[in-house]
Amino acid sequence: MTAYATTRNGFRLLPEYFDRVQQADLAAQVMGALQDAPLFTPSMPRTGKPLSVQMSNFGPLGWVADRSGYRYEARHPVTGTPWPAMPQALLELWEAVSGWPEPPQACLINVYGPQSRLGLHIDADEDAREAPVVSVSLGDRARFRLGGPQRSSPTRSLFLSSGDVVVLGGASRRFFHGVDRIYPGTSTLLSGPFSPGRINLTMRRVHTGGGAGTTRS
DNA sequence: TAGTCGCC
DNA sequence: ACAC
Repeated sequence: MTAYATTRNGFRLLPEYFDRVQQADLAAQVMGALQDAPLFTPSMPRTGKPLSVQMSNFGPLGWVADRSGYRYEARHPVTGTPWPAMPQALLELWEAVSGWPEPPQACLINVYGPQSRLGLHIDADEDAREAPVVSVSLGDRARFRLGGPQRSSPTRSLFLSSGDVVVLGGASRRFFHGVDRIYPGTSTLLSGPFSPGRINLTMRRVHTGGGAGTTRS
């Protein structure tokens, strides 16, 4: 069996979890979903400053950000329609690596251009804070930064490549993290408007209980 | 503070 | 480190 590196904080990097064919299939499913749930530009609460990353979602709930704040919504902020279904391959990934008995309720699609960044933050908009966060990298390499429970905690950086899977479990679930930069032209997976660029798929459990996750409280 | 800028 |  393959031994993947696990920190004592519950952070796991699974390099090249998906092979090239699986990556291409995932990318194709993202392209298809974006036809129904087009990318939107999230913005900061209060200031309304746009983020440099564009987003959409799979699943019963989707993460959105605007002047009103960060939250999960069952419908696309622009089209008003429900998010596309979560791809089976992602549900299987969650089942294989999350160790969580219930399925993910949200999968955020983050699309990075060559200039996109994501500042240090903690995923804090979920009730289910004990459930791990599982993410997949597609396309160009990125420098990922992982800190600690406080903004002032020391950080370390690591490279994420296409097909890599990251699990933020245990204590690391509540650690600051972000994306410092994208390295354009370091992958040939994506094409068209997403090349150069990177797509990250991030699955989360939003509410505790609820089994299939389709019930709204 | 899911931001930007600028310096070493 | 800033200013929001």
